[in-house]
Amino acid sequence: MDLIIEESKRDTKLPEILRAALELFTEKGIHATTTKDIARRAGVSEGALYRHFQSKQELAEDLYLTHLSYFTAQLDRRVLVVPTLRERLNALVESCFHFFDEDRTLFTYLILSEHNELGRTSRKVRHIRHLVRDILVDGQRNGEVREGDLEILGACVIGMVIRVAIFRIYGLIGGSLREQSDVVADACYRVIAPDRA
Amino acid sequence: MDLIIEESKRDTKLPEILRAALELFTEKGIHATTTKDIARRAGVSEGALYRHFQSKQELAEDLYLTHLSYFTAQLDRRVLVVPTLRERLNALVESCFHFFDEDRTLFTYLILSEHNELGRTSRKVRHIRHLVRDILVDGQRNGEVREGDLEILGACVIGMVIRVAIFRIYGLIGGSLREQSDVVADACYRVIAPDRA
DNA sequence: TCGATGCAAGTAAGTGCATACATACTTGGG
DNA sequence: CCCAAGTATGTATGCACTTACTTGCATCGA
Repeated sequence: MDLIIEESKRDTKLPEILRAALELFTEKGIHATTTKDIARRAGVSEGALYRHFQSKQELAEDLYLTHLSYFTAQLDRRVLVVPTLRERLNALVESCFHFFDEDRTLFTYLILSEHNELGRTSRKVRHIRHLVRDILVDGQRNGEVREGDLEILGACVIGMVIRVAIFRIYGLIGGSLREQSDVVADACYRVIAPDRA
Repeated sequence: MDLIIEESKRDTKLPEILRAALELFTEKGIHATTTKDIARRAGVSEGALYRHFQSKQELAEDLYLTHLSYFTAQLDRRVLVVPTLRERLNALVESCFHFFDEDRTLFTYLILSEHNELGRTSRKVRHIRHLVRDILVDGQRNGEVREGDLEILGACVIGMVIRVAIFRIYGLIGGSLREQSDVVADACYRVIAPDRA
């Protein structure tokens, strides 16, 4: 999972800058990261940052918005094409964990950091939460999802996925997350499926 | 739920300082909060902060450690006294949501902020996660909890509780959280209970 | 096939401001 | 009359961002 860069002919240090910023923002938070930090890790001067972004804040927002919309678009594509609830949950969890395994830092920045630091910018883009809601609405319509407040059920599903990822970050779980897809998708299913007759 | 203050005879502005700091740290994060911010909201001069704490960081850590250990002690007391898994889950979820309803800001600071900003200080204290682990270990020993990786199951339980609280903060859920205790405790039970024969 | 030129992308070295914290001084209850 | 707890006013530092200058690639007219 490479960082998304707008294509250009010239050689540029933009990829290094983006990667350095991403890592530092994820490690320490946006406010605690200085422009000097970013420049040093990217191997450029501070001024170079301002050739690509008007401010540190803009850099942080660009990183967030660009990659989040790419990520959720991919999620949508993988999840909504399969028909049954069970398959959708599998696709959802597996895609998230796949993404996590591929680029843990990026996943952490996009999903695990709750981003009070980005103000309300973060509310504008489509988020996993919206996809989960779509899945549940569909499912409830055709009886695959039990009665109950969809926001609560949605929170449960998202909560499990995210918290498992956080446990992995904390080192409370080892190995790659994709090994856990089945278990977690099953847990989601238990929560939202109707009681068996 | 009042902030915990070491008792003293003299009148002091410490409670105002603690409350102001708590609110600001929760709203904007520790780094983004300035000592001037805190002083202004508490209605004191900046110097007053340094009569009680050596640094802003110490203030943040004190706030965290003191209240978290108090909170988890209370949780332990309420949860571990009841015998069955089902009752323990009910007590766990209800206690958390009660605490949330009583002082949302404090709960957010202690539990919802993941506190990269506090460095490793945060790892030292007992946390909900440890209580949940204890519950699951007990439960698995006497067959109330199904087979499976306890860390994963624990992550699911904690994830649901925390995410529901976050949804409340975001305004995706209305009302008091305690109304949702039963639903969420039931969801936890579905995830960790053995399959019915 | 070139030299001329423009321009995106880089650098080194500031700059002004905000911040965390310090200092010297005041006040009032035990 | 001491001393904890407060104030008003510094102060050194570190920060985001600027400025003036350089460099090298791409385009293009002759």
